[in-house]
Amino acid sequence: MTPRAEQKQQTRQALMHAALTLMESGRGFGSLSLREVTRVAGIVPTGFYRHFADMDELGLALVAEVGETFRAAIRQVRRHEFEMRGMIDASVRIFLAEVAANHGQFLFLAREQYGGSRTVRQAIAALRERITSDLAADLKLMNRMPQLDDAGLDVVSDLVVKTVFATLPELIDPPADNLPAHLSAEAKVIQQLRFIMIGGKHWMGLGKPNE
Amino acid sequence: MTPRAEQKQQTRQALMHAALTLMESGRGFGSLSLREVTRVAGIVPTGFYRHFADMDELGLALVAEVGETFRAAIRQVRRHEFEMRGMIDASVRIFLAEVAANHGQFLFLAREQYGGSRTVRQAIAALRERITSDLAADLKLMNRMPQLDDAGLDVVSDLVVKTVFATLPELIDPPADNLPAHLSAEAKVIQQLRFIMIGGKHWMGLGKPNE
DNA sequence: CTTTTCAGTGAACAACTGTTCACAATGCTG
DNA sequence: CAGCATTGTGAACAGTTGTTCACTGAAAAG
Repeated sequence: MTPRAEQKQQTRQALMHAALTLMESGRGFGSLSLREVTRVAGIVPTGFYRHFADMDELGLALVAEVGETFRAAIRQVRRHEFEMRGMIDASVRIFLAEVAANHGQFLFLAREQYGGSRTVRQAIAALRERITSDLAADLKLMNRMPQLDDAGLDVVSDLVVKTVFATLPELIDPPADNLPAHLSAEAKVIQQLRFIMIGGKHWMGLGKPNE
Repeated sequence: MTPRAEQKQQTRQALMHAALTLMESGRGFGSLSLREVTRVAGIVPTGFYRHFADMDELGLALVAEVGETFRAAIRQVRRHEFEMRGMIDASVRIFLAEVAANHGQFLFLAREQYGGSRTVRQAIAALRERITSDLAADLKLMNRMPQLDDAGLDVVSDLVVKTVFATLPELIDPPADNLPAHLSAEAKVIQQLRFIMIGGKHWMGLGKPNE
């Protein structure tokens, strides 16, 4: 890449990073101002328009970025999945390491999945849907829930992904205080995913199953 | 109540309602300006301070309000629970009716549970914790998951509440288009809660259960 | 070497923001 | 009825916002 374009992408990254930095202190992306972002990024307000037409467009770029990171993490999880089959434990640990390594990105994802502007929210929803259907395909391949048809697998996958996304905030924010009374967020989500998997495995069919 | 105080609470409600109205179009609470809110509420900006010191304080009032509504809905669900035992179906339907009847409040809850200012977020977290421990106590009373100790019941309850909270956005926003291909959000969450309950019932104890 | 392209600049704008203060009006209390 | 309390008003403030425009300087293209 020419030194020119390289420099450009560098300040583009600076803008994205600046937004994430500003969110670190608890703010929502929607409340960030264009000028703040450029101030933190170290350029003049007008320079912003050389990269994005809009704060919303910056938001979309951030979704794309965290989407890449997310799917890379999943790919890594899946590699281990085929070696040692079905260890939720290990999968969660690998995933959480990836989250920790990209704290800002996942903070954005957690914070904006329902709070962002309509555009950003829809982009995140699309990302989530891709992840869900990938997981459904994976579950089908592994054939660990034989009683479930494709629709059932979709529902389970949706529940798993929903759980992971909804757990992100606990994993990212320091959980208030170190109350040793409760489980760590990691141990808790592991057990919760196990509940779901067991539920899927013991599903009895379409009629009111077993209550 | 004296006509004076009654009038005051009326404009106070107008302010809260105005905030919810503004959020209806997709905005986050954190991006609302004090002046906007007073404009919609029909009072002059300075009048705001007669009711709240701060936009944050308005946010806390909204959390308190939706908290009341939420717990009232749960109480209603619980009444039916004791008549016809364990019908997830009916419970969800009752709850969803309550959500629909208080659309704005639950939109606020869904949108701000992770996106709001630190203060608002913490208030919502506290609300969620109360609901979770109530549910855990209820599950213990019903004794439908005998293999689970108290800690286990806490984890299941947390998962149920997490699922409900994470499903709120789907229930509130019109789900994009009327794709008849997928299940309705209502049917889906019913099935998901069933997975969780089945998982809880078939839990095998502490050691790696059954995988 | 000359010309063109373009990321970043700096001044300027109208609009909006949160907060202050003195003031009006009306319900409440003695 | 007189005096106090308090909800809502209107003008004013300093500060910030998004966006425009003409510009500079250096890399890219000829």
